[in-house]
Order: sequence, then structure tokens, then C-alpha cells
Amino acid sequence: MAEADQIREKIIHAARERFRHYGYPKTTIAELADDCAMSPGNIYRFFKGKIDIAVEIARREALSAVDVLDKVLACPHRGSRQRLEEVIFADLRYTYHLLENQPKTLELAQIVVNDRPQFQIESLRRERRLFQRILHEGAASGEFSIDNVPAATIAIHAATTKYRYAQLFTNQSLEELERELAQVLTLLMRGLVAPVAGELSAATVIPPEDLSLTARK
Amino acid sequence: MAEADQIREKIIHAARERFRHYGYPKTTIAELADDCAMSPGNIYRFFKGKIDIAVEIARREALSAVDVLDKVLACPHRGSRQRLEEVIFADLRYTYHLLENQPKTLELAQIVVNDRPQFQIESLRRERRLFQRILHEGAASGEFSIDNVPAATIAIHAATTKYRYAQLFTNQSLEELERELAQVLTLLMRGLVAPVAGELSAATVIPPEDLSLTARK
DNA sequence: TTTGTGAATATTTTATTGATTATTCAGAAT
DNA sequence: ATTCTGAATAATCAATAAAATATTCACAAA
Repeated sequence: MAEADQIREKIIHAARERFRHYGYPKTTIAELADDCAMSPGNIYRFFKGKIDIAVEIARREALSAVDVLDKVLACPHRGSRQRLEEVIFADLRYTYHLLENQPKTLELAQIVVNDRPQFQIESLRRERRLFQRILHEGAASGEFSIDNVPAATIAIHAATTKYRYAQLFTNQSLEELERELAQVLTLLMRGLVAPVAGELSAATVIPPEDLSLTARK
Repeated sequence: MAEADQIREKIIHAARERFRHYGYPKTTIAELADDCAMSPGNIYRFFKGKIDIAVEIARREALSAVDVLDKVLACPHRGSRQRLEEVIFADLRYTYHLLENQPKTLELAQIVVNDRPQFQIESLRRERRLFQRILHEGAASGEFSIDNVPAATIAIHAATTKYRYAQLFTNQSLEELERELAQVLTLLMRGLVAPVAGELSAATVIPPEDLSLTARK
């Protein structure tokens, strides 16, 4: 019944606000019930436990992050290499700004992953699928020279690990990270791009940041 | 005076044993003093505080880790590419086994880095210097085609981040990580290796593990 | 029959206190 | 003078008690 779904959404909405503002641990079920004008017990008709509310919110957050990258793919482009590079830069910037502006989102993700390790695995898999689409496309068009697309996808994804939630690894500035990533991509792209008359493929240029994709609030 | 140095070493030795066995937090200054047949107060004539003993031990551990990689460089080799690959594989294996066999070592490192962020920065820098030597060598011999050695070093190092203390990022098996790393290196090497008659450089082969370098005890 | 309540219970978090440990330092030993 | 001690003090940790919170469930309302 759609009625039940609406109530569920109401709970999720209330929880998202409180988690964002006060964090998961400081948010009580009683408060959520209050926000939704219902009793604490009733929450449990819609979610098995408090953590499950967090899981649902994190799941949506992860999906919307992939959506942001997907939008980058929708932009006009000149080739697969450019698409791939722009997605990876967008990933760096999106996750960087997220940690800067919404530290509670990281906290939530860590709590969820701690309880449900599978969550992280699936999030990474979704992201890789996006990468793989681009590689597949580039291989089909002949722009990339790849004999094993899934393996190459995993390699590209692994080699750019540092540029997802970069603040977890380093305290470099975004600008520094961008310059570094450009260097990494220059090397990786020489491994992907089909050679043209024995010439080296060009160095990666840092693409301009599309501020319309930035997570604010 | 060499006398003082000897006492200092005695303290370090006692601390290393206890840290390894019981961990840093469960080791008391009184116990160290006992081990060294001296009073607690006297420890402070040799170290500013308890944490400084840990810093010194971690510093030596980090130096000896680079030494292990250095030994790999001393082995006979057929080229810069092979040297670089073997060092990176050795890094993966060494840090992987370290976390498997000596979890207290990681705990110690985390405690030290938490108090002295500079410690991590310097450890990474030392490792990069090693990489840079190989790249420089390869560029000089013409095997590599690199226009900016320091930048390429940073890129290679960053792209292999996941393969240093890999268990911090994933629960993949060592074998899985090795296969994945080979893929990453295949791509990166195509970015480094000077093209020969327009041909693609070969895929990376996983080098055999040199068990004499493994951290045991 | 479905939706919801709210008091009862189980679990977790927080505060308090006592015990342990790190660090200092006045002075003893060399 | 230099090295070292060990009791005094400051800081931290562990155990416990108290409070808050998550979860359940018998029952009521729709």
C-alpha cells in the first residue's frame, strides 16, 4: 500500500535531517517518532531497527553519488578518454566536497559499513560498472586498445583509490590532488589508448570543475 | 657518551618486546623500568615521554621496511621495469604479511601517526625516494620515456596506494591483490616504457615471492 | 484485520568514582 | 658534576552505577 510507503518516507526524511544535523548516535528513535507524530513502537513496523534506517539513507546517498557521475556521462564529449577522465575527476571532487561540507555523511557511512560490510562492496561495484561502460564503449570504438575490459576496469578503479574520499588518506589540498591525479591518468591512459603511429598519447589536462554537480547544503 | 646510548638501547629493546607482545597501551613505564633494572623516573632521562619510545621504535621499523625493499634492488635484474615491479610487489607482500603476522605493529604505527602526523609523511617520502631512484635510472638508460621524473614517481606511488597495507582497504586475498596489481602495473608501465616500433609493452607478470624477505617472528 | 500505542524490558551510553599509570622533582648515590 | 631513585602529583584508565535509549509486545483504536 502506498500509504505505508509515505509513512516510511516520512521517517526517512526526519532521520536524514537529524542524522545530518546531530549525527546518528545522538539521534534517538523517540525523537524520530516525535518528528513523525507517532509512537516509538510504530517506527519498528517500518524498519527492523535503527541501523536499518541508516542503511536505507546511506544506500540512497550512494546511489545519488553514482547518479552525479552518470550526469557527467550525459554531457557532450569528444571521446571515451575524456569521459573516463571527467568521471574520475568528478569522483575526486564530489567525495572531497562531501567530506568538507557534510562530515556527518562520512560518519554515517562508516557506521553502516561497520555493521554491513557488504554495503561498501556493492557501492564500489556500482561505481566500477560505470567505469566499465566507458571502457567498453572506448574499446568498441577503437579508441582504447584493451584485451580484457573487466580486468582493465578493476585496474583503473584500483589505481584511483586514493582519489575517492581523499581526505581519509592525506591532507593534501584539492588542487594538489587534482594535479597528482592528472599525472596518474596520463600514465594510465597511455596504457589504454590505442597507439597512433607509434606516438605517445598526450598528457591529461585537468578538466574544469562543474559546480552544478557539487554537493552543497 | 656511549654509555648512555647503551642504556637507551636497552630501554628500546625492552619496549619493543613488550609492545609486540602486549601492545603499547598495556605496557607500563614501571614494567620497562623493571625490565631494565632501573627506576621509572630514570626512563625520562632517555625519553621525553612514553610516546617517544614508540616513535623511535616505529621509526626504526619504517627504516627497516625500506631496507627490505632496498634489498630487492640489490638482486640481479634485467631492467628498470622489472626492478620497479618487483619493488612494488615486495611492498604489497611485506606490508600484507606484516599485518597478518604482527598486528601490534600496525597498532603501534597508528598510535604514533595519530600523535605525529609528520611521521607518516616522512615514511611515504622515504619510499618515494626509492621509487624515484629506479625511475631516474630507467630514464637515463632510455628504457623509460619520462619527461618529469619526480612527477611520474608521485603518480606511480599514488596509483599503488591500495597495495600498501592492503588489508586497511579491502579483505581480498593476497593472491587476488597480486593479480590486480599486475593489471595496474601493466597499464602504468605502458605509460612509462619507451615505445619500441609502435608496439605495446607486454603485460606485467607476477614475480615469485622471495620468502627470505618476509617478516616473521 | 490493519494500524498504532506506550509501558515493560533489554541494551547501550554516560557519569562517577576508585585504581592505575605517566610524569616530575627533590634529593641520594656515585 | 652526573646518574639515578622513589615518593609526590597529575593524568589516564577501568569498574561500576545511573541514566538514557532501543526494542518488544500486550493491548487499544480504526
